Amino acid sequence: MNDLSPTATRILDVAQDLIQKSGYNAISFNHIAEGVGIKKPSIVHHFPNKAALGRAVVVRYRETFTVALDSVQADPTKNALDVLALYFKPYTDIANTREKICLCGALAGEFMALPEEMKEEVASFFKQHLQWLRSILQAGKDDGVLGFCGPADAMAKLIFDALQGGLIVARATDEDGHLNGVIDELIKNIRPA
Amino acid sequence: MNDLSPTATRILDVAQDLIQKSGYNAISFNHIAEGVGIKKPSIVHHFPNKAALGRAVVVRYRETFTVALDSVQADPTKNALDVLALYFKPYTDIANTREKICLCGALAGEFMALPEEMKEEVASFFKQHLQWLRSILQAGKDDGVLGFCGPADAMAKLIFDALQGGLIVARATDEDGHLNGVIDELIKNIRPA
DNA sequence: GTCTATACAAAGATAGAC
DNA sequence: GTCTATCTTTGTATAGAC
Repeated sequence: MNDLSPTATRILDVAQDLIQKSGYNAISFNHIAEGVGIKKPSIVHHFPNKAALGRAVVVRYRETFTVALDSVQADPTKNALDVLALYFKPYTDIANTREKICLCGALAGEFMALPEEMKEEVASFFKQHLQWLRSILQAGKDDGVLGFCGPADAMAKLIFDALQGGLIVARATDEDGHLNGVIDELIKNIRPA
Repeated sequence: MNDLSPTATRILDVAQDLIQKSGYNAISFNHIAEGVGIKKPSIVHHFPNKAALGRAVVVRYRETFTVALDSVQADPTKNALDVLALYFKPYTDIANTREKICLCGALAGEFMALPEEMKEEVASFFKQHLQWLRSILQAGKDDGVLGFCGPADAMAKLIFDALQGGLIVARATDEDGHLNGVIDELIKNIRPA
């Protein structure tokens, strides 16, 4: 899945950066080309149209997380709280940029104006993360490391939605430490009583 | 603040509906004009440009909530849990449309691509709701109706971000009852132990 | 207050030279 | 693989008639 030319990779890099900042509909081939340092038609040589490029960005983003989630989950030396701390890290990294949010959070904000092939990828990203969180939470509850109330599924939704919403609200309000406050509060609510 | 002509009001109605579905950058005067049943240049007669129209939509949205929040908070017959239940109602209503999210949630997703005057209004909306929630939560904790852990400010952020994120994730995944599950989980975590 | 007509820029996309 | 040139559509905005 990594059979991408160096230029194609840089196009995806720039496109992802711009989408995380401004969304999909606000950006154009020209903006991306300028960031890469090439001209508009050169992009079409690597990706046939804007929707295909947009989809490729999400596919790569999703795969990066898939690998990371799997490897973290498979580590037997880490308990559920350790695993969750690792999961939160990319979110705080994004929040620290002050200009970006989650790629899929940005796209989901303009969901009804996305090409069909992008909608599917964004939805898959969300479902994948929700399922992964549910699995981690359930395991943590089973062995007593976690002690939240209610089913793991509901807490997974609360955590994931709070992270996505947290990034969006934090960027707009530009309040220092907003997301960290949310994460701390989440951790307080999943610890055993 | 309600000195708007009937046509101007309908323009705001249609524009708000479209933004909640598709965002600000995905829509145009043509889309709005079509929804209202007038021609493109007629919109400019009511709002000088797109940014002014966008700002007017957010200002009106914000004012509607301001009135509602104040009246709910001022009702002495309702305790903090009742007040929060009323606060959640508009969110579940939006989720039930299956196509919309919070107006300001949609705009915040493309925040860096918004005109400056819209950024300010969106930020104010978020800060206003966060402050209101903090106030309600603190009052509920003080008189024992609520029993969450940590400061009211952190729980206010968690609740608000989860609602905003919940709308976004619910629409993209199209899962029935997603937001209700999040709200139930929130309520479980703010009740006294 | 709404319209037709138009100006002007930017968008996505294609053709073909190098 | 990248470019210039071009096509077509759509976007915001303006001018001026009704």
